[in-house]
Amino acid sequence: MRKLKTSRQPEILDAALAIADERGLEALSMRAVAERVGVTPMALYGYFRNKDELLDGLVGRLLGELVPDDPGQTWQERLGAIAWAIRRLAREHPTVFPLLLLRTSVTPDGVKLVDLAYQALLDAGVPEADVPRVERLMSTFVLGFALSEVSGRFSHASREIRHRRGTDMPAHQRLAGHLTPDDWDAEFADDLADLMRIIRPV
Amino acid sequence: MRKLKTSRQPEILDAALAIADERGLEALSMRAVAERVGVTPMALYGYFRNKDELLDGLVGRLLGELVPDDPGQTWQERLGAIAWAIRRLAREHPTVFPLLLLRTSVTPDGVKLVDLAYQALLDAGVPEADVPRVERLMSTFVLGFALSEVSGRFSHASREIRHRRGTDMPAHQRLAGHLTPDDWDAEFADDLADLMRIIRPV
DNA sequence: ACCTGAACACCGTTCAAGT
DNA sequence: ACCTGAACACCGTTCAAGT
Repeated sequence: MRKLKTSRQPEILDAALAIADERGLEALSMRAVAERVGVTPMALYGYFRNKDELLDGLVGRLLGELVPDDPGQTWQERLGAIAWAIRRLAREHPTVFPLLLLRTSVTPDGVKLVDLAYQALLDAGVPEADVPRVERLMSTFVLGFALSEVSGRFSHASREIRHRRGTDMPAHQRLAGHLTPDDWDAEFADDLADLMRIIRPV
Repeated sequence: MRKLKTSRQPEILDAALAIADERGLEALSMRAVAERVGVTPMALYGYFRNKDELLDGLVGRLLGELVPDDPGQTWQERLGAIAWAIRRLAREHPTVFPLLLLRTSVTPDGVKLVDLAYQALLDAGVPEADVPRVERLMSTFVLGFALSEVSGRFSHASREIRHRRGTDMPAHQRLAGHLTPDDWDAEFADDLADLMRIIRPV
């Protein structure tokens, strides 16, 4: 297990992120990154053991863009800040964002974020034994929502359904007037409000 | 846009699913599927326009394994049945499961599932205007939870954290005794119970 | 310490052809 | 109607070598 150089790691990750943002995750090849950095593909292997580790590095880079931590705010405001920051990240880097849920990389900034969430839940009065579970509940929803949005799971579905009404979907028919939201900001806010009521019933 | 043959589509999708289950999503290549079906790679292109469409077909196949619909149950039981069925699917096909969140394919069985969820929410007394949003909230959480579980986001994180205690994660330190769950069945059940209280406060 | 070149074993897909 | 063979433009990665 050789030792890795670190000197140009940030530069390489920047190049990788730029490629993914501009041309999609599929275009993110070792060869493309190398070309952008101005180096031979093999030179990258001095900085990352393989492509998987480069992707882990990318996840770390993304999480570094978050981390608000504005103490002096209420616990609701702090939890909300994390949630909206994650969603913003998804919209800024839609093609890389799925890696946050797919790859299991534990980065310092990620841990820091979880710690802030723990603290907010403690301040909210959630019993210590429940805090980690509730944090996972919240983060799972937030990550899932952001992913659904950028992957098109939400919008694509509701668009598609309008075409094939009828047949055997009685509930869809009854809800015909309510199937077209398209204000995801408002929906996300409503969802967060509902979830806050799990944490502490108002 | 040529017309596709359908005759051997199910056979091809079975082969694809078997490969992914046995050797992972990365091993799922057109060439591997072709070999398993006993045919040249190019023969597949008579049944699916490209690999993406084959993956969409796979998503449809997975959703076909679900669809409980046991009327005569309470709305809680019906919603729970869907949630647990999705989670079971994730554990049976861990490497393909992420496609459900990543790919935006709208299949008949998927729509059917959503319709059942809508009906349960209506029966629960959720106002018509809120039903689609609450369904998205629930499905987002359930898919996200199942994905986090099979991708290792949950277990990996909690395992990792035990090593690097100390430093600057005060909340982690305070929660030291509660950071090791590992009974995900129980956690999923607790989460669903909390979410049901969003739908209808008891 | 850092990088290169050539090579290996793979990919998805097109095109023209065969029965 | 269904399938094949050869080819193209890609991949990630190893190995030996060069400064």
